[in-house]
Amino acid sequence: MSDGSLRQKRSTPEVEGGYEVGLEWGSSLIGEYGADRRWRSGMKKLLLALNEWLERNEVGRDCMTCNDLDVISFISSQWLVEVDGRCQTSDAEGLPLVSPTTVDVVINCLNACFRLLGRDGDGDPCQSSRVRAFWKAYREYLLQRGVVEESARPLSWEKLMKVITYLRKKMKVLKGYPEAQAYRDGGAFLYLWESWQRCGEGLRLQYKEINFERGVVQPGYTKTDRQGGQFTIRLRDPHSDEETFLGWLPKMVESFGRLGQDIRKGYLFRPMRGEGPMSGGGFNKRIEKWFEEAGVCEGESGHSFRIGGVQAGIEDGWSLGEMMRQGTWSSIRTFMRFAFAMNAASSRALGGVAREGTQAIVAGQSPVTYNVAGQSSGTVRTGETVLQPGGRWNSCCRSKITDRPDSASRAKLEEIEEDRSRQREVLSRVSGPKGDPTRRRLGRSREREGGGLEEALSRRSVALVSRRPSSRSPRPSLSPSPRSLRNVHGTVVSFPGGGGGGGGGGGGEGDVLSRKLTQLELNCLLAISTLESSPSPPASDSPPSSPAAVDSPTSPSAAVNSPPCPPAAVDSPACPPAAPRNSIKETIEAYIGPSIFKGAAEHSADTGDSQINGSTPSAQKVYGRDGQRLRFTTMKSVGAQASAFCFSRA
DNA sequence: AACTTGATAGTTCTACCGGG
DNA sequence: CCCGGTAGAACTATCAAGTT
Repeated sequence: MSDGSLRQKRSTPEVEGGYEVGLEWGSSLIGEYGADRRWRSGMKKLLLALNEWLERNEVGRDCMTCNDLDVISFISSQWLVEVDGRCQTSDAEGLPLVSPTTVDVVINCLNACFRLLGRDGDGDPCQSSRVRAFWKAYREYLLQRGVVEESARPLSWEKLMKVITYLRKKMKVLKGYPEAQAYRDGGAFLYLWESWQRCGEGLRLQYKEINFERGVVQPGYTKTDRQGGQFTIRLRDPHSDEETFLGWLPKMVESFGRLGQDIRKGYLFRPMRGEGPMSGGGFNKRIEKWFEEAGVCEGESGHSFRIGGVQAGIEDGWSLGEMMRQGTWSSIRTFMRFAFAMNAASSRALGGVAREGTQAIVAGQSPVTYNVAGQSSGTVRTGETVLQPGGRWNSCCRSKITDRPDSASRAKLEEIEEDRSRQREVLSRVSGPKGDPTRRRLGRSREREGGGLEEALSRRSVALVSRRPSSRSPRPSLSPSPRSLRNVHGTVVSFPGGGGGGGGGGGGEGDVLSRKLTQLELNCLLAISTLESSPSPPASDSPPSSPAAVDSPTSPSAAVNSPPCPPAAVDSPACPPAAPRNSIKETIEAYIGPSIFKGAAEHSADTGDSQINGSTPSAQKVYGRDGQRLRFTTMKSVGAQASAFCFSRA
């Protein structure tokens, strides 16, 4: 805090010099910190690929003059084909497809390229409604081909207890590092289950963040609270008869202490080598190891704990505010989407039925409109939960591309899968899970995905019904189930039914958020009570799909049979006048320098790598706020030069 | 005001690789 | 062979702007 009387001149002025210096510094700043810092090798390669494609097809335009139809044609006939072999998504027949998200990313990437080239606003072909329409059409096209969104597999308390019991048994014979690892893994399992934290955030837990007296954790950083301190995560009472994280922790500290490591300093869940927190990838492997050894592995991942925890919370009648606080959600909309399947894609997959109506049909209940604290309103089913925490776009029978049979029919595939599934089941029962982890993983994904769209939809609804019968109303948070004792940590936050005001949360939480959440709870309860008083629709046991959706994966619709590429694109009359070929490359080279293009072309040819956002060999390693290593793909010089180019053009 | 769409920073998951 | 790190692909969450 300065007293203001002695304002010294700073020793490091940002800019000192003439116009050129100012321009250079400004452009380098944009290159490094600006929104366009994504100008990286991927973008560069994409732009070059577009330019090269335009040239090869003798379109008569380049990336400075091309139009939206050129872009659509390029994506359809060049880019989609090129990335096809690497994509992880496949359709109902097992054929590889590029996910809608990836197409979205490439359009946005081209968009950024055009901006950097000075083609802002109307001059940017990617801003065209035709390009946006193309993306939407592509998404629909994939849905028609049986590509649906895949969610992470939710974990159940029972399964977690099987693993923890197994770990307890195992630790009696383990010594040294393996013992500490087992304690660490079990501790992480219990913590993630109780805290509902995102995997990456939960694994960064530090001992000092735990308030043992109050039985809470105050994370210093979450995705939705970058400053920290806004959320208070409750942990279960260690005096409970059941396994709890706080009950587990002392032994975990002891086991690391025997190895000479004090985990009360730094990260609790740390790899055996290195100082940082355990990585998500590493943790997933630990999950696979222990869950398989315990004989309960069904493809769980780090995200499964969060989903399973929330599911249990919903079942146990947690209030909306409690759940949002615990899961560190700051947006009601996002939480609703997560917890109540407010997912546009899933409703579209049902075949054009209006979203709200569709969701109601799936749940077998009438839709209810919620209105929360002045925020956007939406339509949600209550009394039923379908967890849909986003997920990957995938077919119902995704498989490794190299393993895909070329002409096997869908029925045959399903038959084979069924056999394999049976074999796996028998094998894991008799001899325990052995064999190649990749194959096992593949097997699990196949098990997960099963048949077609219809099956996926029915699976979703079956799972939902099995968790909570549609007739069952949500448990009021004032009367938690006995089971809730292991999920609701400490006191259930109750709030006065009609009294408004007060209620809620810990005193340490932000006032604004607290008020917001209390208001949310009130409004949500109101909505729920409205639903409970309204009669259930007769369609409660109707199948969760429309005829269109059932037939879509194999139906010979136009979308399925015709590639999403407008053949007339290249010669469209809407095209602007042709520019002299190669001029753009020369122009760019004049500003940015030929070396960039040279490098990009070589790299592209060598590796065939076309990633847009990924890091490059030039990626720099820097350390983030809590010492964790972040990956910054700055491409500093390129960004600066590109910006300089834009500035120069202006 | 309610709702939709676009942009983008950040996260998760998987394949692959190298060290012990 | 196990463990953990890295890179890349895909996905999530959020905000702001635009549309109804």
